[in-house]
Amino acid sequence: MSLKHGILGLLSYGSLTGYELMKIFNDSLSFFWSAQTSQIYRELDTIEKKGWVESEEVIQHDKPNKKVFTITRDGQYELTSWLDNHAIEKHMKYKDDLTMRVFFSSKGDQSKLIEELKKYEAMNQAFINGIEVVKVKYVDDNLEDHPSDILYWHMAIRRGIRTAEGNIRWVQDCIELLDREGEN
Amino acid sequence: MSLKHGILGLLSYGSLTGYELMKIFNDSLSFFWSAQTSQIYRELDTIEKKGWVESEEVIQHDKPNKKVFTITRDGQYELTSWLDNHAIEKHMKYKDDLTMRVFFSSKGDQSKLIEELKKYEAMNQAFINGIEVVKVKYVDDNLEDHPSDILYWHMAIRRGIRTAEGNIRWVQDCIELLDREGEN
DNA sequence: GTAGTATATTCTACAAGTGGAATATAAATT
DNA sequence: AATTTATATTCCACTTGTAGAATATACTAC
Repeated sequence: MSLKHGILGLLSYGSLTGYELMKIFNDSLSFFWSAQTSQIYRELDTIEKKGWVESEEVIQHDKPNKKVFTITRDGQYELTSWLDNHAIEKHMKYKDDLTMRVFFSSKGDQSKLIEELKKYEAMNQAFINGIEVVKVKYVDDNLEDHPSDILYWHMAIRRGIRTAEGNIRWVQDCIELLDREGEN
Repeated sequence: MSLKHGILGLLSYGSLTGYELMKIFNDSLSFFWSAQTSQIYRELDTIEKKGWVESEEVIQHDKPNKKVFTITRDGQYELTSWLDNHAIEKHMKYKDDLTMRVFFSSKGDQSKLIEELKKYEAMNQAFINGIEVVKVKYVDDNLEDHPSDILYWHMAIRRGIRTAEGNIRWVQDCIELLDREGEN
């Protein structure tokens, strides 16, 4: 149910087209969510039928025409009730196919696993470095315009960093375990 | 594509019924995967059609009859090729609706968020404590029977711990950020 | 005896997401 | 003039997962 509410969240700052929403998700918010173009348009369709958003066609002359979506009062209500009645328990039954892969790795090639783990570590490090760019883009650029949002944007970015740090520490644990195994 | 390969992974240790697979996922492996009963049976059906497993009906007199699934040579090949050609890049585009929720939290109730974050912290701590039970059950009980698996089971459990630690540190970061905000 | 529990499988409806192709307009580049 | 790029939307086939009900057998506990 999250993409719907992500769309509502973005529209709560102002009206947007499907194309703009797609850009924001895939360019800027991809550190916690991304979506296929087709799915964004599909969800817009669904939430318009639910009455959470309204659309208006805008004729353009320099570009193809577009359909601008605006959040309704019902949509605003839905967004806040999603935010406030979000059962945290749901986040505990998590799925992770990297753990799955590792769990069954005795059936696979150990050297390939090690290679992938090291790549994973590097990618998580790159993510931490890269998220500073997001931080600047979202937080520092909007200090005046969005004073009440900055705090939460910081928290979101922080989560990305702590998760990546955890991933890196885990890879280091794995390398250590593998080395200790190699000694025997 | 992970449940299919999780099933193959379990069947690589020995033949099992859908019911037994369901039990293992939801009782023991739930720290990285769980599934509805209906989905396990559906996936078994799918992979049987693919030729990765074979089934045999077993008549029982003390219990209802059952269908025992056995991994085939094709299934074994599929499992190892899944393990060895697992593009780690896929794990970087992750989705996290808790981050989504936090990102848009200026539209919600801050006190409810704080409450949920503290519950989340406690649940992650409980997870870390609880996973020691899993460790004993899987690792220590199987030291002789599965010497080559122990290492990977350790790594899987370690990932759960590092992730949970990251979550806890993140909550602490959030509380700190919220406190600092409250001072102004 | 009957209610509950464990075992065992099947079914249906739905929601959410992937992946990619198709279509279209208009500006910019070569 | 032709191609590429950016903008903008739609469609289709498919996979994965959620949620819960329905069905059935047989042992156990009251």
